[in-house]
Amino acid sequence: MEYTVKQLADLAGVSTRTLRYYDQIGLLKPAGTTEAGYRLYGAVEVDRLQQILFYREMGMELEQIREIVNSPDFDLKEALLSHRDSLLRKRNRLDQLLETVERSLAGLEGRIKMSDKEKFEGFKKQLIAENEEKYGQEAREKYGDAAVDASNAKLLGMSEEEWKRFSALGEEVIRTLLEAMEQGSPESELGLKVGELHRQWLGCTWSTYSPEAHVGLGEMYVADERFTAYYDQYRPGAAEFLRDCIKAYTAKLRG
Amino acid sequence: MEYTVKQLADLAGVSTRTLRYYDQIGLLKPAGTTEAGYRLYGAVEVDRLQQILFYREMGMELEQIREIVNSPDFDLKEALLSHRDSLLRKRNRLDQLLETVERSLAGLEGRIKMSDKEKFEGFKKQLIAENEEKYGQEAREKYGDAAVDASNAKLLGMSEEEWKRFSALGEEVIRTLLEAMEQGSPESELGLKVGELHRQWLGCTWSTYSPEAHVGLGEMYVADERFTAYYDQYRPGAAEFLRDCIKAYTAKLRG
DNA sequence: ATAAACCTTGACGTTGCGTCAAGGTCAAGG
DNA sequence: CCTTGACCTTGACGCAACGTCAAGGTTTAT
Repeated sequence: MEYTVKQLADLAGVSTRTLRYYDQIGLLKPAGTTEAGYRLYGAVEVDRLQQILFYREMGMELEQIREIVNSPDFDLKEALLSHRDSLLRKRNRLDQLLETVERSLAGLEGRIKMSDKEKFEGFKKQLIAENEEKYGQEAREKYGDAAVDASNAKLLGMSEEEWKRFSALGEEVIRTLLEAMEQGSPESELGLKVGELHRQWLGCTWSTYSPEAHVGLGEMYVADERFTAYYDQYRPGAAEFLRDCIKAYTAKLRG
Repeated sequence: MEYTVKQLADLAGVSTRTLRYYDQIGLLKPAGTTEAGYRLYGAVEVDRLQQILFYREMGMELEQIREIVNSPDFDLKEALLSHRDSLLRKRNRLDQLLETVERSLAGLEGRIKMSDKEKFEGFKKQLIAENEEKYGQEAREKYGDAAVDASNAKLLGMSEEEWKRFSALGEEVIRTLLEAMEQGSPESELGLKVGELHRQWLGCTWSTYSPEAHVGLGEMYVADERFTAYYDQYRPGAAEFLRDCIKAYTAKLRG
């Protein structure tokens, strides 16, 4: 049961270059060679290659694969856990990149569609659909169908002017929030302004306002990781700070 | 407003090497140089660098970034969309890898739990639960409740010793199967051994054995894609080969 | 004047191979 | 016996985006 490079390569579904490379880096050496220097692989090497490819399929680096297959009592579990961590980190990074892309894409869409009546309408509908998909279930449970529908209706009913105001307010909330975080506490002048701006922003889509609902939303910013992630992307702790601003603001409102 | 490499690098938060590299590949050339050959960057270059870094933050390749920043009327939207696609594909791939890792981790956990009495019991129950979920319905239809329950009971009643024998036999079936596939036909010496091993393995959980039921199970390995996928992961065609081994073995049994 | 800080170009290393290039080996066919 | 074609060898470059010396020139501060 001996194989030449090509035979083993075909058997395992890799290229001969790969096998020569594995030989070169000492990951998989042939059992021996012919007089002419041809590599010859045996059953042991076939098994070892299977193992190697198994770990390679999980995206592991060859260096680590070597450590695993070289020592049979290697702590495989820890290696797998650490590898999973590395994969998770990579995916998180990709998620971040995706969000950045989405946002600039949205900005682009926004600017383009703003100047285009029809597409502008479609955009609003899309936003609502996305909102529904993300938060619809929970929001409806928490605030009731009527409130959610009213919010959607208000969004749909927005004119381009109102839409601009809505977006501008949203951006101003963020800007002021960041400024307030740098300069002081949620109870400061700026902190209260954040709360006020946020209320105005809400006013664009909420049909009725109540301090209680406002505070509840603030709590959700901290409790729900999707919201937290959204605000914290601007600065860690931003969601929490915003919640505190809202608390301070509503406390003042109620005297 | 002129900057040397280091000044611009510090300003933008990149390394001087990066700037020299961008110069080298023609992505960002300095406005001019001093007599001594020092690079000098102006306001235009600062802006351009900002742009470059913006797209770089989304994980774009420099080549594509160049295309974008070089022509102001470049179809940015399409570029972003295509980039988003590429990111999504990468993330999907990561998800796949993660699933593979999770699965082998789960397998590992399984083996570890073997050495722990309590968890060992839990594991058996879990296995039964999984079996029930996957095949329970069909198995009960085909073989009757009594047979299935008996099999489950036998599994639950296994001692650690018996369990080890069960697993070891299972592995041996696979090993022998792969060997047989390499060397010959299901009717060969090895092929028959596969059938025999498989019967022994079945004996661990089946209360009674009949060649007919054995063959029926073999057919199911080919007909049911879940079984097929399980065996074919070791090598394409393994499920079919196993079925043929079983056929050959039972044929011999019956004379 | 001299050291510290900064600049230059050049070149190698990183990961996992793909892809020539130049040349040796082996089995089959004319 | 010679050729052809398939296979084998080692060696080396290329890929992406820089990090990291190395060897040497320039500027600035002391």
